[in-house]
Amino acid sequence: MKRTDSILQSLRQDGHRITKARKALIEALQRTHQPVAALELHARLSKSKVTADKVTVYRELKFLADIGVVHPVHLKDNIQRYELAPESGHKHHLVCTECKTVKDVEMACADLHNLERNIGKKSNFTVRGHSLEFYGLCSRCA
Amino acid sequence: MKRTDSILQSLRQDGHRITKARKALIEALQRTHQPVAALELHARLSKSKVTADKVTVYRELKFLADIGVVHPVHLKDNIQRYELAPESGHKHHLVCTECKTVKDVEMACADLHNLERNIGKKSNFTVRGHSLEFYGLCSRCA
DNA sequence: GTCTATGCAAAGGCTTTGCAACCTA
DNA sequence: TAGGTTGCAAAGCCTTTGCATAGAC
Repeated sequence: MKRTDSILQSLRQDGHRITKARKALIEALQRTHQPVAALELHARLSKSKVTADKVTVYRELKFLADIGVVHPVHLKDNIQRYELAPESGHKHHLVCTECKTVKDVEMACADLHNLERNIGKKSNFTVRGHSLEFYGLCSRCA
Repeated sequence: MKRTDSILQSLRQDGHRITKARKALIEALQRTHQPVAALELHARLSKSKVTADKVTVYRELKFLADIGVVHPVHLKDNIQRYELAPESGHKHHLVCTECKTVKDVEMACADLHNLERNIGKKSNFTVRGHSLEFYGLCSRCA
């Protein structure tokens, strides 16, 4: 079953409704392989046949984040972005400071988990998660 | 020589003026051992004898960031914070999701530099820097 | 006196809230 | 039909800009 369909099905099971806007948003998120901001997503939908209000996009993204379908992504420009949650764990990103594109990093968190444990012990802090992004130049901008 | 003084001196050498607001801001930043948002800093100054306009705080922080005296810090709430730049390198943070306090991590970037190199090679991306924060519970909130 | 830095007002950009109308189940 | 969703308008927040004035050197 395709990712979109399984998401829609689980939404339905939880008593949520499958509206045109919701479906279009999830599909758009799936087509995108980068974290997207609400306004970006709204602009993309505007060019397609199924449109949705700006506010709907904000609300839907927040809703999808609440139920874990998308993950919030925070980059240096302080604009809230979201990306479809991966099957397990979470992603890290390579952000090109030149063209602003974002690439996923092929990297397990395993290395970081060790780090987390050590830090937790040393600092007497219960680490629950982390946020890691790399900034630099993509191959085209280098 | 104290940190504040050496900053002020280097500002003076570069032709910048030492105003009451500027001095108070730098001193407040030094007293703070956490990243601070402009409005937070403004509020703190408001309670002291030397006050400064909100806009002045915003402008001054941006200015200090441009010349490298402070470093911008990005947390999950998408509010711009700044902290006094350490003597060398940059800091990582432990953010308590409960009480929102931020603690510095005692950690060299060395481990990450290896990671950066590997990632750069694998992804054909020139890594210039990174952003890493840990989220969890501080000792008081755990 | 010169020119940077400041304060105030206003605007800008992203995001949230309120509420009536709509549409899915 | 009932209640989750949507759209529109308006407000909220953080942040930036413009411009005249104040103040450091």
